[in-house]
Amino acid sequence: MVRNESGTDRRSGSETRAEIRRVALALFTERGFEGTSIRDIVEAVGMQKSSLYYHFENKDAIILSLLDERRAESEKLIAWARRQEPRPGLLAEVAMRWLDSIGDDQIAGIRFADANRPAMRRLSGGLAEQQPHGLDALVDIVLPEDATDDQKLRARMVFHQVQAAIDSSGGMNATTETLVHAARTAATVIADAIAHEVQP
Amino acid sequence: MVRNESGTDRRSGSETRAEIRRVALALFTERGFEGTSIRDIVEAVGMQKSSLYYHFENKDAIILSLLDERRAESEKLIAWARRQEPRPGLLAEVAMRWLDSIGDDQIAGIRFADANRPAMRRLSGGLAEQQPHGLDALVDIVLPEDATDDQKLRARMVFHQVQAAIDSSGGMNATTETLVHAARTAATVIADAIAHEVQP
DNA sequence: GTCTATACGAAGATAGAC
DNA sequence: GTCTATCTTCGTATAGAC
Repeated sequence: MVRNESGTDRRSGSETRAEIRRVALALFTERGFEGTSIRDIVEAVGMQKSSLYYHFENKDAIILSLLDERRAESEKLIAWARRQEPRPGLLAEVAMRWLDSIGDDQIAGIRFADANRPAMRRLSGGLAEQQPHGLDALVDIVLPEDATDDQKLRARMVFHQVQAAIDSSGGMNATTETLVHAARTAATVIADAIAHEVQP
Repeated sequence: MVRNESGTDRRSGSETRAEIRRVALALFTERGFEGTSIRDIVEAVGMQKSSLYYHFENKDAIILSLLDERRAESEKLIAWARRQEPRPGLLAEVAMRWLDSIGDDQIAGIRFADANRPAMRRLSGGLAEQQPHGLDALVDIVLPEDATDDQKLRARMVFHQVQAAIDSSGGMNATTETLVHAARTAATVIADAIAHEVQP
């Protein structure tokens, strides 16, 4: 379900690269990276295989370009969090700030990452297993030094509630707003529970 | 990381099928279904490609056999829930019962499903998009008729907290106990929040 | 039940014309 | 930038001997 079977619509200049990325994102989300062939992509875009190789060096380069975009987004939030001074309730604050920034594109990005765990792992280098969002790094910034591993784990889980909402919404066709709202509610109670433990 | 490169160890009778399933589960979890070739599996098991086809009709049959096992497990809990009469706090009760039943094998199963969303979707038939665990069906049994969609969604999320814990645990090498404990804490606060809304 | 050998299509990728 | 043609490797799957 990605539209465009014939090479009908004209693309201006380097729009093509963006179009390939859009189509690839949709297909990778639906069928997975390994389940999607270059052929699948170019058919949906309306071009020949070899034309795609003019825009991307190889298949990995496509998914890497998608990953970079996601990394850039989460780094903004991490930078903001670093500028804050430690304070109670900062975890919830950061989480709410993040949830406020989520629109359709972010949901699409999360769905994409969610459907491609093995590929993400492989491309992240596998060094230290790496972070699902990059957002997991937030926890070490936002939580007191003496937080337990259990608390750190639950704090990370706060940022996985959107994923949980998406995964839970099968056969419900929920809007972005619905998903974010449910995630916000869940994230809040989890974060609050941690906050109460840290300083009772 | 799956051991056994040579056909060293002997397998007795239909143990072989079980061994193939074990290896396939590990590889599908690590590299994904489409990212794992029959070759990969038989090399790890220590046999020839054609031998595998004696035990399984084709590649899909392997993953289907893995899925069936998981379905069987969740159906037990669903059956139990159906026998309960509606009562406040039943959601939390069912969730705790489920969490109590989780051991290493269940974690492995959840990891497997988590790493293979697109394949799961494809094999589930795509009819009504289907359930991530099958456990999502529990919500309609356990929640009052007049629950809102938002509440239903959050109730489903209760059963996705183990996944959230697993996804959050990157680079932390957490034990099953650690994961389940964190999931239990999160699941509890989410379920309690719903319970308080339903009858305040 | 497991092996060797092989068919055959699909997939990633490149060469070179336009 | 996009095309046609082509190369090569890999992947699923089958045939048939032991």
